Amino acid sequence: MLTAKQKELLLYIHERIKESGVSPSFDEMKEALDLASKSGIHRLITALEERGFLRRLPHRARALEVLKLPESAATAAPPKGRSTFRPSVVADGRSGMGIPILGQIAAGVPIEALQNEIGRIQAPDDLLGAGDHFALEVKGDSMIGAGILDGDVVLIKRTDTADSGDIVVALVDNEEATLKRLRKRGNSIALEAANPAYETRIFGPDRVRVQGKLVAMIRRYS
Amino acid sequence: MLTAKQKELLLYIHERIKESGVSPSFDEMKEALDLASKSGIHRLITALEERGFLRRLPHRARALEVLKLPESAATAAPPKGRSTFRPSVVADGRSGMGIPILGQIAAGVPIEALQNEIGRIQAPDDLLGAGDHFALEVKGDSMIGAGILDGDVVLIKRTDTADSGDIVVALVDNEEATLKRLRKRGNSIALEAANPAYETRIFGPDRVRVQGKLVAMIRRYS
DNA sequence: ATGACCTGAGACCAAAGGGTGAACGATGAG
DNA sequence: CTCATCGTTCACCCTTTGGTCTCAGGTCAT
Repeated sequence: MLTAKQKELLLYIHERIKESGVSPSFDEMKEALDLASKSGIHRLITALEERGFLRRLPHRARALEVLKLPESAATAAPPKGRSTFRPSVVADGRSGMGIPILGQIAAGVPIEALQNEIGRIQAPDDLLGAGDHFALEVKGDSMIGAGILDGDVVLIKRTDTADSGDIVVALVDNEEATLKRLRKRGNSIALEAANPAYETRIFGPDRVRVQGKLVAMIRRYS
Repeated sequence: MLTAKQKELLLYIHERIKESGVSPSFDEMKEALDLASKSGIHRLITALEERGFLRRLPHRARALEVLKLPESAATAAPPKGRSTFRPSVVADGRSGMGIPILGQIAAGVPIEALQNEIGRIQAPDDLLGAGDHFALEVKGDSMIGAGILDGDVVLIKRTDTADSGDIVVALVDNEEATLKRLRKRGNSIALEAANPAYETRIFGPDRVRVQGKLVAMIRRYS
């Protein structure tokens, strides 16, 4: 999934943001990876973004956000809080084992994120109708206008159809899963964020696959 | 995601709001960052808004709201509100019947509303800690800035104490229950909506009684 | 060796970040 | 209405940063 350099850079960025709250500039990354030119950094960043590990605002200084870390964030990186979770214990005969939280979702998160269970949430089954459901933790602020904030957990019903106006998990080009409002525009499909900072993206019908439909949202306050 | 200046300003704004409940004016921010002109502040604010850290109402005085803090709110202020979601281990059975929804709540709802149960919701008990809980349906848009919309169901833990900054159910003059963010201002108590269209109301300590504290929120999509 | 391909080096440029000062406009209280 | 407060915008300036381009050196399979 990642080359050694990409992983190194990603971990460095993550480290810097965690420590200082400020993302590094291209020049700083250049120094950190011991390069003399930032053109390489540029290529690495692009690759990381394409693979869904990073998000950035183009043409903005220090506008990087780490969306997820490589599987083995092994390098001494103290686990991100969530990793302390131990899914094992849950075996009390009752059917209420909760439904799986399959990962984080935002603009730019690849499908792989939907494979690994990162936790479970006990969802009241009166929220769930029939059908298969899963949950995702929302990363980022792209749906802020719809009252869905960073860190919220959304409950998704697995389906491959949705109506215009529904909020869905959509897979674009088999690569990138994203939570957006779906609009049908003639033959095309528009994926619309609830945040003016993000622009609506329009795709041909064959590039977008609906993976599920938002049925509920749960937020917890500390 | 942020530059150093942007972070500095964001933390300052957050600090000010947390302390006084009132967002600083452009001039005050100018002073705080040691600038001679406030147009720089304006640009920083714009950048923070674009990056999703702030929300504001244009042409309104002191109408800023901090939506999220940088990953490292390094300055000794880790409380980071509602941080990464941590699914806790599923406990034993749920208390079967769910918890009661006691009514709707908004500005202007009389206490009586808290007596009649209008429904029940099955709440995942990993959202609930110890203690007595109840639920309310939110009416109105007074907390829209905190991502709480009309029709949402909020889970409240019964308590009569709360910290400044908590979202609470407060009873004013034994008459009117309302869901607001609580601020302690010296001896007085401010109840603050997350919607600049509503103004913050300030009361003497004897006029406000905290009835509970927001612990979670559930929204269902049709 | 040859060419395709990758990566880093270095230079260059356009644009964003940020500071200043002044003028302009909207808001809200009296 | 009038006025003070406060947000908004503009022009001007310099610095920082991101994006791009070309070139030079590797690696690898043919």
